Amino acid sequence: MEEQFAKLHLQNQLCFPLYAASRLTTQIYGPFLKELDLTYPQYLVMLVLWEHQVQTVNQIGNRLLLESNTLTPLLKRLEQKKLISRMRSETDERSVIIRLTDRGHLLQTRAVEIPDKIINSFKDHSITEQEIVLFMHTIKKVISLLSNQLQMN
Amino acid sequence: MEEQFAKLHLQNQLCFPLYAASRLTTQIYGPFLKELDLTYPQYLVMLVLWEHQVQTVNQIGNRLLLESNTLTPLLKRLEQKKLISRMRSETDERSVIIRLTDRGHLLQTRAVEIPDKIINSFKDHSITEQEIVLFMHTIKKVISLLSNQLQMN
DNA sequence: TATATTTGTATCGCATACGATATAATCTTA
DNA sequence: TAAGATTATATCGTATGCGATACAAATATA
Repeated sequence: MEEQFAKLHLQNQLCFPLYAASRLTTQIYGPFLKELDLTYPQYLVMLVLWEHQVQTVNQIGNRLLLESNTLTPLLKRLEQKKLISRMRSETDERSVIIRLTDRGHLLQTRAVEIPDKIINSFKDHSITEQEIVLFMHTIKKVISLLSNQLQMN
Repeated sequence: MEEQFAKLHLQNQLCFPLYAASRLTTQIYGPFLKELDLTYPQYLVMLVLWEHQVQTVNQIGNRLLLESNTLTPLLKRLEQKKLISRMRSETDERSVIIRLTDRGHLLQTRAVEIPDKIINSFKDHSITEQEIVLFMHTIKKVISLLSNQLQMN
């Protein structure tokens, strides 16, 4: 019973699980990030800055695979919240340098509890630690594969 | 060198790879879906309808894990493109029944080529078929785990 | 059976994503 | 070194996502 359109069935799609899992994960973060008054993408930018302190818009974009059309408005919102500062580079006036403010730095001490809370959400008898490690390994390969592919265009 | 904030490093986050992989995958679909004048979420709705023909908004939402606040505007756009029809149920006036139009049906014959094209994008020496199968298996468990968890609230 | 609760859609507001395009600064190169 | 190409951001328009809320229809229950 080889159906002509079987490849179009939702269950057989590789893409939909990624889409669904990504949205669900973001929703899991929801309540924790609300306490910090951050959206999920804003949290990702803060993660980059907590790790690297000073970054151009471009550098943040390279790490998160986002372009300025997404980042610029988002960064302006973080600036309004006084978590970061935006300043034109003096050596290259095209670049905008993003820095953490004191307030932005301070937020890290509150965010530090989040990862453990999230990991608890993922803990489950049906999924082993080993399985998650392997999963992470594969998804990182998928990311580099796809981003290389999109680069070429 | 156990760093105090190591768990906040992007590389150690479980969530970011899902977010990045999902967006990259959607981008891979871009050119193929553009030929059909569909966005990626619109394509997902069409997949559901090609498989099931008649569905309420709710049923579509259950399959895609989306609510009416996302689906209603999206479905109206598909209606404008004359791919679907929307009609209040006569047996339960709260429900809206979504049906494929002839045009919507016809589009399936053009969409059928997409999955193979996408699979080609994923083909790579660094990832085995076996690995993808395992990956799909795990991500489906993650989805059911997280959606159960979110259900409880 | 009248009232309370639940259910199914829809609306609103805000924050992404992202293609397309604009603009200024920097770099290349003839 | 002047013109053309490239680079780094920004702007604009459209389409999601999603929390909060509204509203009517259906169901449950006292």
